[in-house]
Amino acid sequence: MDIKTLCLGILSLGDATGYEIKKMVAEGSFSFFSEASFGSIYPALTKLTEQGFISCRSETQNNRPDKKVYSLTPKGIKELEEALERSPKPDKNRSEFLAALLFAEAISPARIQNLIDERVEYHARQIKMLEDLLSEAPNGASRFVVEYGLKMQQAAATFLTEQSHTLTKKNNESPKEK
Amino acid sequence: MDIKTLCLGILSLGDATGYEIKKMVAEGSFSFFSEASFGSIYPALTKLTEQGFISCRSETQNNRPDKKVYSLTPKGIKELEEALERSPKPDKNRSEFLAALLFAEAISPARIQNLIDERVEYHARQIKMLEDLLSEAPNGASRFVVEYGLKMQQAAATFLTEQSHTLTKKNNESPKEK
DNA sequence: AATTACATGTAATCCGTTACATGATTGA
DNA sequence: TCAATCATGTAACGGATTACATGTAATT
Repeated sequence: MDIKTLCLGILSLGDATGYEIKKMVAEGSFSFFSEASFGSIYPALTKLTEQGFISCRSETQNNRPDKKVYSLTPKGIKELEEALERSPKPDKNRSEFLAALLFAEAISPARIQNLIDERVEYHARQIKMLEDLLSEAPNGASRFVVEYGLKMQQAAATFLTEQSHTLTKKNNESPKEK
Repeated sequence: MDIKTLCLGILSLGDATGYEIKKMVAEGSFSFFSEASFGSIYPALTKLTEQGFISCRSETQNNRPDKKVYSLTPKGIKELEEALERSPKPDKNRSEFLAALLFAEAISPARIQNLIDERVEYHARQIKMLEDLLSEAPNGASRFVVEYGLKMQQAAATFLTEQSHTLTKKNNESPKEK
């Protein structure tokens, strides 16, 4: 899914400005599986407007740039529906943390434990954020997705907490060199 | 973690060619949290060689391009250790599937169920692949990472199987318009 | 007969981030 | 007073993919 479809989808949840879209992607229910910067969102909105998929109304503000509120057009709704008919591409999960663990033999056990502890805390923060989102957005789809995210974060935290010892204990019990 | 560090890490697990590194990243224990193409791997190996972090010996083959086997140098080992001291950047998880679910109101219930069914099958394939990896690579770090991946895939599949009905049932029980 | 696996490498291209440009308001 | 929030937009830059280029051998 390219950034344009993402914008269409977000606008299907309600009218929004570029700034608000950025916020949703950076902090909201989207934050754990997508990302986008102003440098990609604003041009995308411009192009979508040119293509007639969204419309734009300006709201004048005192001492601020005009707020540009975008809405899906019927053409845009159709475009979104067509995009959602196509099979989603497989996930892209990039994790420096997991990569680092794989190279554990090049790291001291203390550093490994440190890495895992930081990671467990990171999951705790994510869980807190998702729980907050859950209480705010209690309707169907977003609730489902947030609960999905919660399960994932909890599963990761549980695994790391329960299994970290298998990595930090000296794994010299496999005398396999030749 | 940039691609160069990834190569250093992979070479810390044993000597390899560019072709083999690509295979590990595309099919092996790395496949569910990293990705890289020939177009990025080969230039990275060239640069790492120039920088003295890895060395290269050519193995002549009959009717094939010379196989270039790379090995970490002491300097490269140090470089890798330093890189692993730095905190890993937060994960990047991109999921078109989850994005599509969030826009569920623009999709028919049948299509949603179809999407979820395909996804559950996808997880089943991933689980099978990881289980195969588990039996092949029974040593410390990679075992840990593969088991981590298994837990994640299983948690996702379980959630989707158990909870899909909350998405596909008509969610008209929230009469919230205005 | 055709596709996949083996094996390396470069160039064009895409996509997106980061940094820049501008500037008021609010909270710490 | 300094940072963060609100608000939009462009240009430079970076990183990686895709396609191209080449060719054999094994498998289906």
